[in-house]
Amino acid sequence: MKTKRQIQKEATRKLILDTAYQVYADEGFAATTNKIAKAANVSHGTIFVHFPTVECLIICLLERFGSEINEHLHILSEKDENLETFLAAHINVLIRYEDFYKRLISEINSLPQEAKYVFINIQSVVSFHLNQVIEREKDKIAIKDIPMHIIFNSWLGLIHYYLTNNYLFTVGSVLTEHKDELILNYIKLIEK
Amino acid sequence: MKTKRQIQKEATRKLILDTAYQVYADEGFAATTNKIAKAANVSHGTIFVHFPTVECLIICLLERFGSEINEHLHILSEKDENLETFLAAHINVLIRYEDFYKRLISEINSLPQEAKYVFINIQSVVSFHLNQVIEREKDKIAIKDIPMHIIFNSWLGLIHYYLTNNYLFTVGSVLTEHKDELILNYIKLIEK
DNA sequence: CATTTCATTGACTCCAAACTCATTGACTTT
DNA sequence: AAAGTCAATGAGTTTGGAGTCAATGAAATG
Repeated sequence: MKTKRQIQKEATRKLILDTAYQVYADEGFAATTNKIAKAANVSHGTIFVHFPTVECLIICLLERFGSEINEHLHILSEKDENLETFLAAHINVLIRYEDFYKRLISEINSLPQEAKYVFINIQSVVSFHLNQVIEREKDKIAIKDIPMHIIFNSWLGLIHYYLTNNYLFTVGSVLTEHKDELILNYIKLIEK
Repeated sequence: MKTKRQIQKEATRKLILDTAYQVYADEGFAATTNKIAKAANVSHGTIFVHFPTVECLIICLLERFGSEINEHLHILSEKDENLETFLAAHINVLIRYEDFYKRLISEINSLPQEAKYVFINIQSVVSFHLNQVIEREKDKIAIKDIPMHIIFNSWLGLIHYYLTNNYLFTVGSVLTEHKDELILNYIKLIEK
């Protein structure tokens, strides 16, 4: 059985991670530990009781984020979705984490190497599932004779372009606003 | 006529800008004024003689970069290129500035607002020229019935995706390596 | 040639962020 | 209930970068 102390400690750790997630989503990964501590209503030193360095905090956060996305997409691939509903589901997952994801793709290159690995994993999972769905749909939709990686990279490229250039298009959630347009036109692009 | 002093001052200013360009290309915009000063073989204070703040230095740098890209593309649009040669020319311009451009698209969201405006301008120019070329080619190539902005955003999305995820694909210049593949498949995508 | 101007210098200040650690007091153990 | 443990605290230390400014000497001026 867990002691009060253990429960408390785990709760604090979770609180710090949850708060860091929100603060980073709002301000980007340049946000300071000070901000996080204040937002979590925890003293500055407490952060370093739970994470030896900020870098560790960030990596831990990304790993947690990766698992969450993983779970969502895994559930998705169980049902036999068609291409359109799969793309919609993918966008819906991203909408759920939109602010954070936006920061992530925008700042991934200034994060530590380990963070990049976590990020590559996330993308691999999506790629794998898209691959499966398209394979399944081949007899229903005629898809152009283009390498799978280009198919995948144009999809993610398009989505990421809209996300990183958010400010060009809208003030709210780009994905919510352009979801249907993106899916529709992307399918048109890859169809024969 | 210019005095020795004026010439010297302008030369130093240019030296700082050129060096900053290289340092930022190598290390990203988080690189310090200290690094730039050392690389330019100039004292730290000199930078602030020419630019009141780092922010000003960066914006000046981007404006210069914008004009250069502008020039390249303008020359391009004079001749009547076809779609394939236009895309190739666009990639060639980007290859010329690849390291810097990569940093730019990757870190644009952490740069000051003014920098974003400069960046939007650069993209608008490319968009405009692509538009023209496609308009001209409409009777030669059958292009899908898709809004122009999606056509444009998929192109830039694809290119930017390859650039920001550089590390996934290659150690050298992604664009040099994937140029032909990207152009070929992109045209396949937008063709009927 | 004497005087003035001014581009350059680099040591200095200021500031903000990451990280430390002695102290506290609630919880656990005996 | 006394002794021991440890999560949390927050003031303090360290580090490093942006920006300042009095001093310097080469160039311009008269």
